[in-house]
Amino acid sequence: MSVGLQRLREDAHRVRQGALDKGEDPALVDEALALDARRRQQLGATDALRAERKGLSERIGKQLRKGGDPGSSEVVALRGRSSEIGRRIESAEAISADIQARLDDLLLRIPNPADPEVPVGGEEASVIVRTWGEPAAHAESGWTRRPHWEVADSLGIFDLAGGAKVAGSGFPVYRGAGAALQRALIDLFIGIHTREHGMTEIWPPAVVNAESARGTGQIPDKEDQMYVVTRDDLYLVPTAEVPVTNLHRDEILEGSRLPIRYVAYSPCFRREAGAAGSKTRGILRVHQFDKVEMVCFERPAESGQTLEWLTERAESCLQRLGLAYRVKLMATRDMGFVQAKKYDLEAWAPGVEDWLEVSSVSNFRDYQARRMDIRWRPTPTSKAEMVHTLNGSGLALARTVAAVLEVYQRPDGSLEVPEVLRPRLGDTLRPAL
RNA sequence: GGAGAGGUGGCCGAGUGGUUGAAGGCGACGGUCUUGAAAACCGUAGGCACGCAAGUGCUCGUGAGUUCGAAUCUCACCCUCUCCGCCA
Repeated sequence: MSVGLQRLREDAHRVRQGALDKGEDPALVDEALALDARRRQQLGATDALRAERKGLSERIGKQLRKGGDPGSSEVVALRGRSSEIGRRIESAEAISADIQARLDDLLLRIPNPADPEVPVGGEEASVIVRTWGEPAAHAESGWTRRPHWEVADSLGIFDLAGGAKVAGSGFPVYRGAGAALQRALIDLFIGIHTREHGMTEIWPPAVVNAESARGTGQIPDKEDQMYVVTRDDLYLVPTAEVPVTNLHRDEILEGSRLPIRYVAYSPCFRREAGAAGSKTRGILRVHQFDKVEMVCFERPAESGQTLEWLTERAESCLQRLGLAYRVKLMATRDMGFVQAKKYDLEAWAPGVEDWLEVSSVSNFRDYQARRMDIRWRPTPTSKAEMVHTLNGSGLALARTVAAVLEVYQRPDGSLEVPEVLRPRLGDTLRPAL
């Protein structure tokens, strides 16, 4: 991703402040500006040389077409001068390429400035903007809610040991009603988004090539978080965002096509290198999980309100399941390098007594689009400009399942199936014998 | 995986070394005509970079190379199509 050179020139102050707010180095902005000035100067010099050579070549062409002798002293002289300029062009180009490479590298290290209404600060500065539903109590009269892995155990719907055997730790296996629950949730969410929210369903590949991984910024920023198929130079997708957003890479979209709103299911693969810790129990942090992702391409003027809309679409999934949740507006240092504004949705899990992040909804403004060169044309004759991209989970399954199990468990070890899922799963899941 | 064909502007499609950034058609946009629309006719028009501008450069799948000069020649890679093999 990168902030645009144009914005850098016109609004350097805010980009600098944006870097500062995100805890990044604001000096990079000035370095980039200086390098950009050199680049432009160098470009002018190179272009002049090329123009000169072009003129000479044209003169040679004219001579020869007139029937001139290729060996005549005039032609030979012209050739000599042209060759000489050619050598100067080569060295000028080498300098340009070097400057360009350094500038590109710098640009990648300047973060997307946060929107003005985003609180400045770290985790402590993030604010809960609303909560929905009543967080279920851990202990009620006569019984205490168990963590989801224990609920799953008594229901016989996870086979974590089986997953560890066939793939490795962190690759869960769902069996019986557990498998059916996965399938039901995926279908429920996609149905909500397509039928009620008018999104177009995409069923993407589970691997992407290096260009796509670069497009959404997995390379080079998060390369060690991805599983790589080195033999074929492919990457297992960490989220459907990667293949779906890249669908329009290097395209100019007609204004009449916007907004484009996709919903896509995909398995998600993450190495989670170095993430072992307290919140990794059960299926809270795994190497493979399932997620329904929403991806939008918007007119810049509308992306602000689309972020709110997308967040509400994700919320509707939680509401449908009857899960209590809260919406957190992430502060500048809590939201990441590339987002302009981001909400996290956290569902209450009474067994582990914690809020679980089940969705993350972000507005990238034009930051991602610039990297992928996705533009739009407001009218058929106007100049193309960058689109705004947004995405949000709606929802990530593993943690949603954990919340469902902990909220809907009964003292007798059975599970009350949430009402929306009853047509697919029946009323109750009973403990395995 | 093997053999063959091919990748040119929004689309189709000419173009095999020298004003070709690229004929022609369709589509698009502006206009004439019309009550309105269609048709017809006239006109405009790719993208990117640098520049106040005039303009200059780059761009014919991608990257290297040959040449004074490459859409046109050479090499590698990618993709598409057809046939064969294999296969859920």
